[in-house]
Amino acid sequence: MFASKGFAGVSLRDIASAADTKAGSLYYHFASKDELVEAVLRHAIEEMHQHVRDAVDAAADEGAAGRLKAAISAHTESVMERTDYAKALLRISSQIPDDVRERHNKHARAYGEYWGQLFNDARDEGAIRVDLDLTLARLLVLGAMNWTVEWPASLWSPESITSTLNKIVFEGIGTDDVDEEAVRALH
Amino acid sequence: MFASKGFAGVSLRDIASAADTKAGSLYYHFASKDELVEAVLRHAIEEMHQHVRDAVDAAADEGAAGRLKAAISAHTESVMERTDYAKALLRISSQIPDDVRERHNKHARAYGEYWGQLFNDARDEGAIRVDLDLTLARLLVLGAMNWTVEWPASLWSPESITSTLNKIVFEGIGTDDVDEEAVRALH
DNA sequence: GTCTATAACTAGATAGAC
DNA sequence: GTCTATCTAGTTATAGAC
Repeated sequence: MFASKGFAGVSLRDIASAADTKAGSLYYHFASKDELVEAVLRHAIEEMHQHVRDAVDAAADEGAAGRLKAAISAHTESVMERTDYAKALLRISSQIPDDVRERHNKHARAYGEYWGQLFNDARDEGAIRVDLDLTLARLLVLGAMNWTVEWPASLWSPESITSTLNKIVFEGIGTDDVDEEAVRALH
Repeated sequence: MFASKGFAGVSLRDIASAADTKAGSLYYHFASKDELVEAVLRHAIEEMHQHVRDAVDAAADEGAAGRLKAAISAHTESVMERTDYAKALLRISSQIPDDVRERHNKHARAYGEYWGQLFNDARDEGAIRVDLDLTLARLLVLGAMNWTVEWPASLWSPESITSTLNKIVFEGIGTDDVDEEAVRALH
């Protein structure tokens, strides 16, 4: 509900009703709407982080570039279909009260640093070109994935999306002129 | 205000106050909050479209790939620093009332089709590899740009961002193994 | 733990003076 | 065109019964 109507656009009555209870009852579990949304965002980031970490661990023996690709697939899955928590996180984290957002950002930083490590490892392995600002590259790639939350009901499977994204991220959309010349030269 | 607090999070009193007027006075100009936000979104999309079109026209003689790069730079500028309208558009267009969003989407489709044309032209020119779903590629690239609206006050200049993004989009972040083998083979 | 009732306030919108 | 005043309905949050 937060994802589709925004933080202020959802009332505690709406939430209570969806949970088959009454607004007053929510106050037994949460002291305020702010605390409720904070719990939602915290759950979202932990769930995403865990899903990505699992995918990365499963690709442990594929090298740093392989692990990064696995992370990209897992994060995209989280955003697109795994859970409404991820969608809410991405859509409302910029429009919640300042103090909630500050606490959330603190909590979310660990996830960002985890991604930083994935990119660093891949570069140290020699899989990423060295003429890029790696932080900027990371933010842009994460942005491409995060924005899928704004897509209408998707026409594509998560697999086709992640495979296309991984191709673009690692190889680009361009026809590699140098490569084609080299290939021609070889024949 | 819509960008930072969401559609429902901003009251007409807030808006009126920022415009040095009173809430009641807004009703002389707009019949409802819905109509007001619809005007904001319409202005935003037209402004963006115009800015990108200007940049593309200025790059008219650079080939389709050059025009696409110019569009990427211009769109990113629009999102990051040109105007609050663009930020509002990107942040709230998914959380406005259904009928407003439907009318807005209709209006926004022209901009999406303009981007489709840019990508098609670049591929027809031979600048984009043919093994990609071009619509998907377009949405992912636009997503990377759009998500910059969620970045905190940027540590990077728009120029460094667009240059990095254009590099990633066209060439990828990967070290091109095939290329290096080919180059070695040539020597 | 959940309920009803309600307090205290704010929302969008309207009416009518100027 | 803008103002003040106000209506109606909805908001978060609390109090107290069960």
